[in-house]
Amino acid sequence: MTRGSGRGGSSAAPRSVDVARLAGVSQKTVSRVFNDEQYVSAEVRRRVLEAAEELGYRRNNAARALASGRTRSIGVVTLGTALYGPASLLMGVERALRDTGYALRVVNTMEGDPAGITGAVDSLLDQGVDGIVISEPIDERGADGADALRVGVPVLVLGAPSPVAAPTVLTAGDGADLMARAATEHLLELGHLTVHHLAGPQRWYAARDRLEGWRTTLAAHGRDVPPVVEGDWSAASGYAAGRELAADTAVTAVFAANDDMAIGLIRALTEAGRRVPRDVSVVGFDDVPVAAYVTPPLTTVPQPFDAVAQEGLKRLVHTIENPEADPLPASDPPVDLVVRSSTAPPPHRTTPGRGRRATAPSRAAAPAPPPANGGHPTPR
Amino acid sequence: MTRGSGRGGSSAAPRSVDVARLAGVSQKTVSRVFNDEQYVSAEVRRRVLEAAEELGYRRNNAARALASGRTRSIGVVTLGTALYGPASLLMGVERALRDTGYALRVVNTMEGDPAGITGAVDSLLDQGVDGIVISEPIDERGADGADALRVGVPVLVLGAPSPVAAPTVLTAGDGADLMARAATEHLLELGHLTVHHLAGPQRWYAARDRLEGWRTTLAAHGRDVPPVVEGDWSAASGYAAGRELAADTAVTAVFAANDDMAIGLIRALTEAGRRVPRDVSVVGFDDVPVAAYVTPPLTTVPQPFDAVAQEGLKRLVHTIENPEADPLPASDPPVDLVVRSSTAPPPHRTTPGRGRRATAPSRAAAPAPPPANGGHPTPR
DNA sequence: TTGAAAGCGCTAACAG
DNA sequence: CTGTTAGCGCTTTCAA
Repeated sequence: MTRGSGRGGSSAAPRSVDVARLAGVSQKTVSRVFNDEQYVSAEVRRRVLEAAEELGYRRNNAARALASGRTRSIGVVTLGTALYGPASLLMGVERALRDTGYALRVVNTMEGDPAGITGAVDSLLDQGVDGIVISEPIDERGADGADALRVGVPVLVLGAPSPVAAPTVLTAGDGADLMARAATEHLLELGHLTVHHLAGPQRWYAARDRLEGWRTTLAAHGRDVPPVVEGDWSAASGYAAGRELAADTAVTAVFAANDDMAIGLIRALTEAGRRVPRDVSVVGFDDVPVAAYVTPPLTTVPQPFDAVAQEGLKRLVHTIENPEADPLPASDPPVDLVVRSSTAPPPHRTTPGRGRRATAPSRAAAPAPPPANGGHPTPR
Repeated sequence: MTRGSGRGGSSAAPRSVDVARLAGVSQKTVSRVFNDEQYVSAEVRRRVLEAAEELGYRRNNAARALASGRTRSIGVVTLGTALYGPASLLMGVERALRDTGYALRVVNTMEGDPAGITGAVDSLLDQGVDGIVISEPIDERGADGADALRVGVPVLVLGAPSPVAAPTVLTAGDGADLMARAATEHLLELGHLTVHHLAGPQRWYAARDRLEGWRTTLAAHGRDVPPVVEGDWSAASGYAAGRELAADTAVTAVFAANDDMAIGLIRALTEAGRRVPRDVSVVGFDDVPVAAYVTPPLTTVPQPFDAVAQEGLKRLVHTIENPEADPLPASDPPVDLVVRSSTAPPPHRTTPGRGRRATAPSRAAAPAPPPANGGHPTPR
């Protein structure tokens, strides 16, 4: 296997020895230059770089990984969906990664996939990665049971507790309960006696967190906790839930676990003759790009995807590169709420129902809704 | 560097020799088993697999890549955005790839990034990939000029001509003009004299294709080609465009280059007192998940992301594995149109404008709009 | 059907 | 500051 088919052809990719020969130095020196090691004279460095340039040299990563034991890549496990949340998180991860010098490998885990997260992580391990990011995992068999997959590299889990066992497990982006609290409190402050919840699929931690935040907020204010309606994140499921909720005139405020469901919900309410926000207020979650432009513009809780990804990856990379050191501490992501036009004080009660403004909040008037483009500065 | 720190510790990952030893065969035989080569007796295969299982052996990919010269991974260049189109395409690529045995590496190219596509492709080349997918590239300096980057691996470009030079360049998903034609013709068939176009940013090929499809369709029907309004894909830009178009009462039909802009457009029209679809019909593009649930439910052109990705990757992998063979031929993606409630025949003209039903279509009545969930079967 | 030997191109110690 | 010497763990000849 004498490379290059005999004749001194220039077909194959140049190697560091070739560069070394041309520059008149040893191969190791070329390696030094490309690794930005010290102890290389400026003159030699220049010669090497020049030779490399001339030859069109580029380091062979496989060889590098083999020799060093580090692949310099990080794997991400995502749901195979273009849903705004997961997709935004993935983009956030990529963005955060590009400054770290690590490459990104991506594997999806489709819901209902027999192999699931475990299979996805396993395939990443097969490929060879120095760290793994698991984005928004959902429950599956053995998720936190005894047969949790054991992983030899640090793991960062976004928006959930870890479904795998690893030497170091970091988590980030698990502040959904606080955001749900903000949404719920906004509605209570408008004067609603209680708030209904259109939950996401409860196999998702993100959905459970939001539900939990809603529930505890109501409890903390001494309000009724109405039965939960569960959707599947889709506008279709929000629409279906909306038909149910529209029938119950006691419903004056709904917190939906994401914007898509909120949009479907609003459509169903509107079709049923219940006006939003006059009869029913709706708060969404995510702040999808169209949220400010649907009818009515949606009050919602923006998620700090980029911040979460950035912080999480910083900590993951730190752990990869300093295995012995203490992991960097997590910081709480900011909680935000964008008030638009889908929320308002409740209608005057014509029936003398059980409602008196028990612990009614002082600030019952709706904050002035921003113009339709509220929260979304028009680019260009 | 005698691995394993002296004592026969079991710390390091097992290698194929370890498996070979345990199974009582040569290392090469282990390699044969794991590569599914022929000429291994069933008995030996079983022993090897057992030994591997016991040791928890997994092949080292770096070594494999180094020895074979193939990385078994494919790189994708995407825009760093969670926009429905690009995100869906990325997921489609992942899905298509998982059956091929190739791993997926992802690099983003942010708009305005100085390095741009060229930089992204370059970083992929650095990482080592057997093929590259460029998803929805946008114009940039040197895009098709002389200084186009030369790439040594096959390239698949989705939804555009290639911005790089490579031994084999495949394209897929470039049928946007036909889809734009379907949208435009739908409006003409409803009886509109002409159709306005709310275009995407013209640096995107996808946007140009749609515009081209719209323009040629109008031309083919001998209609006026009104001036184009250009947006940036966002609902915000659609809203801004809508305020302009609302002022012109001659506008009775608009084809928006994506759903988000259509949604913003509809909001602006509605606010200006122009009802959709009674006064103005609007057609979107993409069929985003909420399209069926906005007000009014949006008539739009669904994009066949999965089909495009699947077909494109099949061809790319074919080329990677059969460099000498002819590339597989491309097939046209299906053209679809989902009619909902944002389109209707034009209002009766009260002013005797220049319009006579010149080549008026026979089928002027709107097809009965489907129920609100039209086009989107409710999951669960 | 199996095995032995020789690298793939680089990084990691250790000398100079 | 620079070079030498060994491998990293696999696939690829080639031989048995």
